[in-house]
Amino acid sequence: MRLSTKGRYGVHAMFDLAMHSGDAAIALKSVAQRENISEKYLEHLFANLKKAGLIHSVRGAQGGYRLARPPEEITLGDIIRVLEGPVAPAECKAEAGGNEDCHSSSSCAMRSIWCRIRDEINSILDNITLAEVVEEQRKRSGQGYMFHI
Amino acid sequence: MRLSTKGRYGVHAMFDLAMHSGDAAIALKSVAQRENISEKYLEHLFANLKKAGLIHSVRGAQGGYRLARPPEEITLGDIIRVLEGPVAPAECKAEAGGNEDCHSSSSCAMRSIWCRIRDEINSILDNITLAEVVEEQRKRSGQGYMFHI
DNA sequence: GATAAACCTAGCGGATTAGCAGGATTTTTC
DNA sequence: GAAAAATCCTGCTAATCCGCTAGGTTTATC
Repeated sequence: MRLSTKGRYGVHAMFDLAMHSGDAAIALKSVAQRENISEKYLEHLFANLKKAGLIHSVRGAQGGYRLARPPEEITLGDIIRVLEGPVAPAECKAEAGGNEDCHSSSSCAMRSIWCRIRDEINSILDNITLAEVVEEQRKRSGQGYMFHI
Repeated sequence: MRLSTKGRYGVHAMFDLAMHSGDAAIALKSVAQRENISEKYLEHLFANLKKAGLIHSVRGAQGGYRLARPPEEITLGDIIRVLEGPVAPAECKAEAGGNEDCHSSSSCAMRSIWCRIRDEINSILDNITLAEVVEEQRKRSGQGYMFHI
């Protein structure tokens, strides 16, 4: 029940784009350096984030990446679901049709429980936007205890 | 961000023990059959659950397993943490000491965010007991729509 | 045209997952 | 006491995923 580095790196990278957003596009290289992520690995993640429409890219020299939407409209849930697949503790097959065969005697009760858990976790992740994280970070560095907790 | 079968099977098996608890110990074999889990695989899971003190075992013929505590006192969080390891989206290293080196520029703000998420997810899982699931299941089968949603 | 960047495809070592095999041990039952 | 029923234990394996690297192609800027 833990994120792989995909989700973690992805969120950090998106946060980095949000922090450094301005006129110019931001090179993958600089994100990778600041966030201490393998450049080549980050390429793959950005490819997926782009395909999912969360970021835009600019090719060629002086090119780079940009958030596709303002940070207020991008949640951690958006990012994590793209990079890690659907956030669900177990398959909530019930959604699809309804009358599927329950192989295990407990699956009926459990199914609704798993769905409940899934919804609650998604709701947590969907209620944290990049903007919030940026604000949190600005607050911290403003108060002078960046790099410490 | 999904459970492996370990956690899922584990919860189902524990639920099964809760459902069928009585005087006699419950054989692994019957749990495996009812919940449609490989017997040999379930052995491993039960070994861990036993080591963690969530179940007791009775050896020999007519032996089997029993919950170590009443279903009201066993949460899904208990089970999942035993079988899947700590539930945390990312390492919350901040807990340990404090002044560790932040390798990435965003880790400070993110660290507290990850911890917040971790705590909320754990709280979800710790607020669902086996007793609740059993009650849910009884309600369902009582109302005659077992095997359907 | 040189350079800087995104883009693309492929592979690879290691870890984890899900499960199987085969026995050893303990207890009950006949 | 023998057989059976169960837990316990150790090790193996095929498949998959993870994190990362490699090496090139395309597109834009200077």
